[in-house]
Amino acid sequence: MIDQRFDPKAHEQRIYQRWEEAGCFKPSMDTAAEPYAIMIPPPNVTGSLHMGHALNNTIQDILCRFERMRGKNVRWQPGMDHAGIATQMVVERQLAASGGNQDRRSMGRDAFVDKVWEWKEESGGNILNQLKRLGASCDWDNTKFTLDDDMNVAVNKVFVDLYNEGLIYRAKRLVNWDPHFQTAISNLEVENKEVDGHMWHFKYPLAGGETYTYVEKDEDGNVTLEETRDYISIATTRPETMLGDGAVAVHPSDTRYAPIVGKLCEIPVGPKEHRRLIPIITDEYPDPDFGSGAVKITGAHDFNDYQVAKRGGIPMYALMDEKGFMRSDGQSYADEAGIAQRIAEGKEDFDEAKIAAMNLVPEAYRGLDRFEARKAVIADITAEGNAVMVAKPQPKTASPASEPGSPADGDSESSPEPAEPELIPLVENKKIMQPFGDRSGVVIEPMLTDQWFVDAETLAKPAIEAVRSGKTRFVPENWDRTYYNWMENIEPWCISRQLWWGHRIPVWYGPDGAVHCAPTLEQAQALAGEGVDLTRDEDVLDTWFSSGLWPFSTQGWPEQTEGLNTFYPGATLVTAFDIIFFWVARMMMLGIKFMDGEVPFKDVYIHAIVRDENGKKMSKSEGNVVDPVDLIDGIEIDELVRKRTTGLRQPEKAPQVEKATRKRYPKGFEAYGADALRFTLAAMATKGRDINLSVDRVAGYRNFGSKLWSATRFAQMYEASFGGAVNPETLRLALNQWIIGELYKCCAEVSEAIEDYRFNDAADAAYHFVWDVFCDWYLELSKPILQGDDGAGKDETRLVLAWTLEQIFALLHPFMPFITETLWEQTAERSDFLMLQTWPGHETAYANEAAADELGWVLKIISQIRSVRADVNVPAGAKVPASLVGASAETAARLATHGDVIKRLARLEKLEIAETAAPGSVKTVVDEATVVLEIADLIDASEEIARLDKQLGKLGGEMTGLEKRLGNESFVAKAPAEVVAEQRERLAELQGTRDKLSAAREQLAAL
RNA sequence: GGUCGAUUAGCUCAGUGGUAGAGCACUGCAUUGACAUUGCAGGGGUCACUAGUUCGAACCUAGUAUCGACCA
Repeated sequence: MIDQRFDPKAHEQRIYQRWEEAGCFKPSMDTAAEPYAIMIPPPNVTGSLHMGHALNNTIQDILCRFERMRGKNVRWQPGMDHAGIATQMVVERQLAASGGNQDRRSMGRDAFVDKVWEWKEESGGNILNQLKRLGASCDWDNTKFTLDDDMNVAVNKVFVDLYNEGLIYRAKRLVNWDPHFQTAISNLEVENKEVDGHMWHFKYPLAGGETYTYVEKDEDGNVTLEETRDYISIATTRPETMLGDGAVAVHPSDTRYAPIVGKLCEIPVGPKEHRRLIPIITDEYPDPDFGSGAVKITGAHDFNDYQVAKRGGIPMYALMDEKGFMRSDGQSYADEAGIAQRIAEGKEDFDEAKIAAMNLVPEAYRGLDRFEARKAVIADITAEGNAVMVAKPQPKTASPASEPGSPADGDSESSPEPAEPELIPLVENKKIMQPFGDRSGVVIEPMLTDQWFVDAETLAKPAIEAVRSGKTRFVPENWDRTYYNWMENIEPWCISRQLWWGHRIPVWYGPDGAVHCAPTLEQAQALAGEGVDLTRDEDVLDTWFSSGLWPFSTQGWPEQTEGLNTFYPGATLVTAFDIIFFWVARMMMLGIKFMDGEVPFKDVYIHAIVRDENGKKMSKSEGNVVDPVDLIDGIEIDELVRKRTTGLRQPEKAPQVEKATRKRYPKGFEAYGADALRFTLAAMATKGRDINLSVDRVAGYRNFGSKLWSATRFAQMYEASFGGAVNPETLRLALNQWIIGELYKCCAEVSEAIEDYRFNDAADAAYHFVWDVFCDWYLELSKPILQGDDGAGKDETRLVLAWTLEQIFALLHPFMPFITETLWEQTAERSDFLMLQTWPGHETAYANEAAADELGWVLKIISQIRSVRADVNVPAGAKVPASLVGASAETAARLATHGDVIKRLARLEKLEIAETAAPGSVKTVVDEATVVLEIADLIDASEEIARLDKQLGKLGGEMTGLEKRLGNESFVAKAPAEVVAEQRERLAELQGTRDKLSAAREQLAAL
């Protein structure tokens, strides 16, 4: 006999180890079997398991276990991603924390990279063990790491091939620069956030003191302002970049500035004697309704300006170094400004390299942090009187510029007092979108640098076509819109990173700067010629470059291995929508390119994002994280509080987080086990966008496991025959025929739902069958047989009971692998594993309609009697005499078979066929017959009349609807015949019931 | 501004044109017989709003309102 209850801790890790040792996770490599491959989204080597991983991997494991049981040759490819920036950051922090004065640069590249590998071997990859705790049936023997040597072979080949085709190139482009990590990052690694910013308004004086008439008009063309100006007004959120301005642009249709287009104006900052003059140009980019309508153009520090500068041939002066400090290299400002001036006046030629070398930062600002430089520039311009001034608001009204605590505040109050006391500089407080590095959290600086790019536009074309033609399908399909949207507007992909941890770019430079791209130094040397001094490119590749090769690099490519031929293309990619761009798109592009046009996977299943039960994103910095492992193993409240209050973004919120946590989970989490967690995630995996995970749901599904466990105990108690075989065709008892029919129905539902990625429907169908059908009905109905003295019936039931349970174990196995394998193991001597059994209903099916009808009637009559008893308050324990009036021969026969169990479950003293109903009884109609409870003394006639009236009212309402519909000629004429027939039948049935109930009411009323 | 999505029971959400559903929560009853991590019974909805298409609309179409995500 199994234990009284299932203890996950006693079995989960033990069972997992047994599977692993027996090689259950390896592909069968059976050549007759259909291959089935899932590529795990390789988790970050620095990562640890969160709910998103738990959902993602539960779904993959359900699919893999399901298909494995259906006989497919399954490889679930596991591995990890080397996560360039994140990993380098972890190790750099460790170095800093270790107290030594060593940092990355003082160690040198090789030593540092060794250190990272050391860290990886010791502390990396914790997440893979956590996946095992979840039950993941990955093919661990083939575990890959994106930075392994064999992955590097694939990476180099792809790089070299793309380079030789011209699809990878080096160029000076404006890229997102992370000043903290001092590397370029892709635009996907940039998080744009709305922050409180400021907009300063400055006057750019016209060259030579020139003036013009500035006219503003309203919508109707009436002049609202007309004045003579000797300047053009510019609004900017980044005054420090003024030093690098190459022009001022206005919209071609903007009549306000038409008189001065083509003239020069002065950048009002820097030493007075070397002020730079820049042209006023037209471009479509400036929005005349925004700010003053005039935009300063700083091509090297803004993406929009970059486009304008490219169009207009405007020089792009870089102002900052790789740390985000104002440059201090180059010649004196006076010299540089002189050159810039001649360029602006068209007197001197320039090229990219010449511009790049120029440092237009005045000495006073050189070496300043960019935010310090901003303050200095504002102060200097304002002091000189070139800030646009406005009247100071009334006292008590907060000045728009004096809001305390604003970041990078213009600090107008400390500016020198303007000449007229009622005027202050115009500084608008406004929300601005600011880019932040998703890892570093610092403000990203657009920087003009030399980087390597992939021509993504060319690679995207066949990748778009593959989805359009249906070779790859998104599930739910509306995600293809997101994919198209991104792919059709794709930008060149910047793949170089100024990091040390990653695949080093396979490019060597000759002394003359000649580029030699080859997989190895030897081959590069061969290209360059013997004796030529070669220097390798310092940079490494974006991590996603190597993960983009994952579906084939993990299978041995570029070798033509058995794995590659068997498991490419994969079946399904399971992921959340947030990496459609990062990863899915790149695998599509590179897979199609390098695998002869074959897509890497047929389906892309996009699952929801797991949030907390209030719909908030789970976040360590918010203190609302539910750690999957804590749900599996349980956690004491004090420890839970400690975890949640560590690493908060606002540490002062710790007491609040603690209070909320203690209130919500006074005892922490119980050890619900992996099965409960998995089942919960599956049951909630609808095709929506979000899952709001509630710990109560996990408890609910843990109870489901307990229910199954206890049902198995019941079976053992009655000596059910585990390990037997059942031929449904030879069964005698309708009860057993019925439950097997129901089982197969459920199997079909579960299979179809999984095939269709409706994991919630699959889980619901299994849950409903096991609890509501098998436990609540079959077990109860089987009791009289198991306790009775019909030997053959008992044997048959013992066999069917055990066999059905075994099928249930199998059916639930993909969802709850541990408890089901444990039950399988402990109910009989077994030589094999449940996880390798054949999926129920896969090879055979069975249905018996007569048995289904018969048991349907039994369930109905018991339910109705119970319901009536409760309605009229018959004490739950009271045994009541009853009779059945108007029963057909079939009903009478059914009563003869099932009378005992009906009496038992409906708590009846007797149930006999009768001609007429006893007076003053309580009645309920079951099909053609009326059940009569002979309890006149227990009830009040008027209350019973009221109960019948209520039922009659309900029936009447429904009948009126049906009659109205059937009376509608166009309904009868146009609706499908079967719908019409169905409604007619339903009406006839209701009429029969109503007639019997009214008769019962008449009889009572007559008393 | 663009794109996508949501609005159904107290809560969280299923439901692709034909009798409005689940889980949780709630109410009443039941405790030595597999299971209280339980059983039995029950209450609870103008399917956001408006107009249309249709014999018939939670579902299709158009619009309105509110909320959200992503992108610019």
